[in-house]
Amino acid sequence: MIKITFPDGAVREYAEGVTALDIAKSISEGLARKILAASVNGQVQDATKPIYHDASLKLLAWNDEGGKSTFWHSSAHLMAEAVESLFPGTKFWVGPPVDNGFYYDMDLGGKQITEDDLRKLESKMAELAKKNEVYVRKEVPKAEAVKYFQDKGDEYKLDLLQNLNDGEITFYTQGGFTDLCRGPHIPNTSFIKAIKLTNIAGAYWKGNEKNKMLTRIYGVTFPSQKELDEYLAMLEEAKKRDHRKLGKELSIYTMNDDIGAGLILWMPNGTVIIEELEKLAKETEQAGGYKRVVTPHIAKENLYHTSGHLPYYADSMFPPMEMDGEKYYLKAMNCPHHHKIFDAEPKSYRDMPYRLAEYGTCYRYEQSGELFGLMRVRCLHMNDAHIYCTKEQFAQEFKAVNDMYLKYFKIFGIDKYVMRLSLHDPEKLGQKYVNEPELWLETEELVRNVLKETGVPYVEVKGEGAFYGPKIDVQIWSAIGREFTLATNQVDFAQPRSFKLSFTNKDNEAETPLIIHRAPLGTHERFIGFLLEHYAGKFPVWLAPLQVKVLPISDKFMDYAQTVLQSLKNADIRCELDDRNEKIGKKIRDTELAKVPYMLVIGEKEMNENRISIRRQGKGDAGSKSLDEFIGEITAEIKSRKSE
RNA sequence: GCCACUUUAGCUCAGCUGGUAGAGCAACUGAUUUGUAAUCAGUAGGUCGUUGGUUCGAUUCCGACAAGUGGCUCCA
Repeated sequence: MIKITFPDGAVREYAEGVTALDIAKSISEGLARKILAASVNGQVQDATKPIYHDASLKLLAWNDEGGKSTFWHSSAHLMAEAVESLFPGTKFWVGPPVDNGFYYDMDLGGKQITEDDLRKLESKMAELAKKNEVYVRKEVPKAEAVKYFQDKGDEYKLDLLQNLNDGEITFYTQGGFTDLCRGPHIPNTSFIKAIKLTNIAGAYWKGNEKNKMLTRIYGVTFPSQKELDEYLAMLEEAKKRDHRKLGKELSIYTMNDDIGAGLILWMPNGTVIIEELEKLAKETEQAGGYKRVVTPHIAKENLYHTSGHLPYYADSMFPPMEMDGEKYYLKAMNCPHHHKIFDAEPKSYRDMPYRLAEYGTCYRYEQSGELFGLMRVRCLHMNDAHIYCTKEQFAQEFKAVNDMYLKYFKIFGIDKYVMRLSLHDPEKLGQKYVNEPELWLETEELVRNVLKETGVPYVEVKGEGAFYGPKIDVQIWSAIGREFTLATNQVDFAQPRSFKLSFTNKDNEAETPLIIHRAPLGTHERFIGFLLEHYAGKFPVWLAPLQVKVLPISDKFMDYAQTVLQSLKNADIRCELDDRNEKIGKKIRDTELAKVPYMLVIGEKEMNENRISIRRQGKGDAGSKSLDEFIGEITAEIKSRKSE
């Protein structure tokens, strides 16, 4: 007999070789029907795998960590089985579970797969799932495994086998499909009740763009149709929030073939938001001791050799323009320009920290396939600043920048983000990262300490640093789930040297400063894209392109409406009058859809009593007030930059 | 950049297997003068992304290019 310890601390005895599924059955049949996998001594494994020694056990169902991923992993195998039956001869690479489902990469031997094929595959999967096929695990010696895939002519699985040794190799078979797989898997296919294959995509073999492109099919499955329906409804909701859809509906921005891909045309509504954001940034930076500067959009080639950008990032800069035998580049970053301002006059320790800020326009030649609405563009306006400081000042300055982020995030009510400490990858020193191993470690530790002091949770990721130093990135997710860096706070120990920047210290010696690059509000493009989705288009009053719409009941009250409008204008409120010959219901509907925060309804009653009736977007009738009272309140709301 | 798909009126979308296009909303005009999410009627609006080819004939079939979309790669 062996002792099994349950999560609640209870210990029960079972015969050797008992499976998690047996144990579940011994508790109740109903429980057994929900068990997808088991966590044995913290290791996720098949619920059907025998247990021979005392162990702690957690039975994993759909909502447990490890349950869902096992379910989706098994679903990937089920999909592969369906693909093999409909497209014989397909060779499979890997098919892991992901955040929202699973995929499988495959080589279809030149055949193409269409949307229609996905529907056929779904049917086939459903058919196979109903057969109640059991996932059978088998340990296989390496020689046998190699022979199996050699006979099949499957170079992909043979490649996987290269890195595996005897004792590590297992095959899983369900129905007629056998795959090299570490597992674990769900007990059988009947758990999979609802199937949706979502899209077909290309994916480079092993993620290397020099390799062959495989076909990747993404899918998602659920233990019931209801859950699939809910998931699809959620996707529909997310689409409504998509900044590309809202950006068009609310006339925020547009793009045009004659202008170029990734080049945003900000319409009047979008420009209002830009100007409000800049106002906020300027106030905040003024208070933070920054000085503002303005620099040109282009610079000569040599500047970017000095900065070190050209050898590293030439590919992502627009090609140079030649003039009088000199090459000019559109700037992809503002820092070199700022360094030249720092360097224009001698600096002493008394000038430090020296903080330069600019909403700088940058141009980056992003790959065509990378462009994405406002989130990934080729012309961007960065909330940029560079802080030149001494080593002693660094921690305090870096922390002040972090505090500035948090202050901004509070204003916008941003809470769904991840702070990422982005470090270098020692293997890529000299290629992707300046070759200063000790400086990297030293500054990474400085940044880590700042983060710890701030007490903000963060994750560390190797290989995400800038080429000139480590950084803190604020990661956010777009409505459709794509991850982006919203804001960034970076250390630079490379450029101060390459630009030979220095200040005179107390001992009258030349000393090299450290630089902090920071962009708490990221770029206008990405930030407004994010805000559109964050607010679902319903901007707080201070950001709303149109703050108040005046809605007269009929033409009879147009004169009074005009005086109301004029008073609002005099109070610097962004307002318009709906003077169309429409019924009030129609005017309200259109204004609601345009997501204007306040509507002032004006009719006979209001005119006679010299008042206005207020309707708040999304909330309906909000009673009546005197106009002065309303103006006082909305002005305070705007000034407070309240994010409701 | 790579794989795949898409591109029809200002917007959202119809248009089967080739015979030069249609709806709703928006716009404009008229009637209506209206009380908290769509008043009615009429009018106008499209070289069917661009460009080659096949064909008697191309929005429709094929190619190239551009832009967009889903991924991959990339992302200072």
